[in-house]
Amino acid sequence: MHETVNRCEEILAEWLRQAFQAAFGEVQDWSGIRVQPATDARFGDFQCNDAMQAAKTLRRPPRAVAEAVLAALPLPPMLTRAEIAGPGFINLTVAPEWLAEQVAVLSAAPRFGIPDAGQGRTVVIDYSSPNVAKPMHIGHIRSTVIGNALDRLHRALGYRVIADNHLGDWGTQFGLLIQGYRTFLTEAEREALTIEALERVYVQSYNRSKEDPAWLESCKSELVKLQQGDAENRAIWERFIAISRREFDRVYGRLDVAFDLTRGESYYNDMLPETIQVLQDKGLAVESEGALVVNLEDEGMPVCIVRKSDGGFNYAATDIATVRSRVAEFDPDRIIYVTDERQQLHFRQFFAVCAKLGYTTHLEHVWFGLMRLPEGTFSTRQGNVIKLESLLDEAERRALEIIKASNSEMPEDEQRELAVAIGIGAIKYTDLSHDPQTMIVFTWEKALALEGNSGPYLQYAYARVCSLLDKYAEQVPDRDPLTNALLLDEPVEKALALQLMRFPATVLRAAEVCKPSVLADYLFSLSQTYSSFYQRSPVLKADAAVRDSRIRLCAMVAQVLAEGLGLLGICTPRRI
RNA sequence: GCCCCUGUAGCUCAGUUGGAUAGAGCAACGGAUUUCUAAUCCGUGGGUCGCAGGUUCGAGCCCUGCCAGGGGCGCCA
Repeated sequence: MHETVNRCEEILAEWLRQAFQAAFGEVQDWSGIRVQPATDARFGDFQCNDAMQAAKTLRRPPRAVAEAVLAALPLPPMLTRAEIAGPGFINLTVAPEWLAEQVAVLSAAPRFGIPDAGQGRTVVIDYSSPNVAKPMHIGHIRSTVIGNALDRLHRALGYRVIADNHLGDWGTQFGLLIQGYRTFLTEAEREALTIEALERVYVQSYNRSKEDPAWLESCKSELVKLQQGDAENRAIWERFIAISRREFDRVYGRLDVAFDLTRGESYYNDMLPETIQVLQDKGLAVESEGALVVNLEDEGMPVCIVRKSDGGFNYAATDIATVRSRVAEFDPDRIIYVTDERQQLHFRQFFAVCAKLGYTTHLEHVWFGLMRLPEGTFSTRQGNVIKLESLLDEAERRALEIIKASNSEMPEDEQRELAVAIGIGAIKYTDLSHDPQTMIVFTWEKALALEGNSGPYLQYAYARVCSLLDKYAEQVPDRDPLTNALLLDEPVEKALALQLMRFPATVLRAAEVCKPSVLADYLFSLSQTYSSFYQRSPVLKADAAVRDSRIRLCAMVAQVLAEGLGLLGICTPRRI
């Protein structure tokens, strides 16, 4: 166990294990005894529920077990109280001085005690993955923002992360696009090619293909030419990709998202025949209705088609080839895919195929609920898609409006910079604060919330801490608040310290379960406690000893908020 | 028909893997500003945790059945 994770709980549990041992040592070993934060501050700071569990095997009343345990050893100095409540809860109240020591350990540790859980092991995170020749819309925000947070979380935990943007740059749509590009665009439009033009071309070409079989045939033949390496089609295709990537990069820049690799599906194209060959050699892939399939009856799933009856490869083939390639090149411990919920079956199927191939890499599909509009799903045809960039624009615009109103003396360029930090932060936070697996109904109002449980609430809390720290630095120059003595006399102060203690375990858990929302919830709760503390406990106006102690607490809150929001990819301006 | 997910306050959601009187935000109402940033804080009202059984000291959480919504189910990704 890392010494910074659940530090208090571990120390207290160790003491309780000894107490159980002293009371009932002969019966069984007590290494499973656990301590957790109290569910309610009225009960104390920590609690242990295991006496009730033990009562079963000991065949004694739960309260009697708890009493015997507490009677077995004297109360250690770290505790001010240990008492039994209800059916047999053991409630523990810790000494403020002891708690202060413990939180000081985290504060002094790098990144406030985030453990080195990865120890250099590799994890590939496959996220965002937009399709070439289509603008990114609000449906892409979840994969991008959630994936990026998982990226940052794993890096902080000591993993070697390879963030890979698996672009949709290969597939049947390119026949439609190439033929449409030649037919529906003027020369001028082809010169100054935009992604909007490409999207229009695609819709036009797609619609025509449904009514005009000859058109469909010509598109198919362009696709075949592309796949056979025809120079002209290849050049057009590369142009589509270049234009799309320029577009994507602009969005990623605004979102502060960076990838280690951007390998489209096409990257794996040459590996497909060999991949299929391996499946056949191992006797996993068999002919069925002209296609090549892997039977997954034992796994309770329908067959996985790896080669179409026309001889072409599909996405399952690409995905399997991608795993082979990644395993060979990076030897990852874990590969995480972040996509929407509709692909669950596909991932379960191809994970099963990988297992049959003998891959031990832990494959994980992090799926998220589809984003939809209150009036229903959005679609290109209905023309109700919201472009990702318009969402970002609107977020920044609304943030700027509020800044201008409440912070009119701030220089214009600083206002704009702040509007970006707050606007983008608000969008990221609304997404990250929800469990990925919930369906989100998109409304401007919710996505851009600026009060309550929102990104700006956290940023505001941080800015207020910073303001205090700056003023303290003027009052007491040349003193690092983190070296001050920590008192924790007030209940709020103790609550704040207890909450700070939970940061490392929260980060670890958020990464383990691939839910950034775990961290977001924690940070909101911490900010709430801090805001409450801020309101009722004057810092700079207090007596010197109290002032110094409180500012140290503030400094630690600042450490955690900056660190935690950073892990979510949310900016922390020092001034708002 | 089969598989996966969801169902908690008027709305949007948490609920630390089975613990104590189920919590936040928004909305509503009532307060706090000679104040370290009011994008804040304090308080009030608001609940048959979809329904019915079961498991046990104890269930929002686990098991079974049903109801409702979403998604998926052989050559799209």
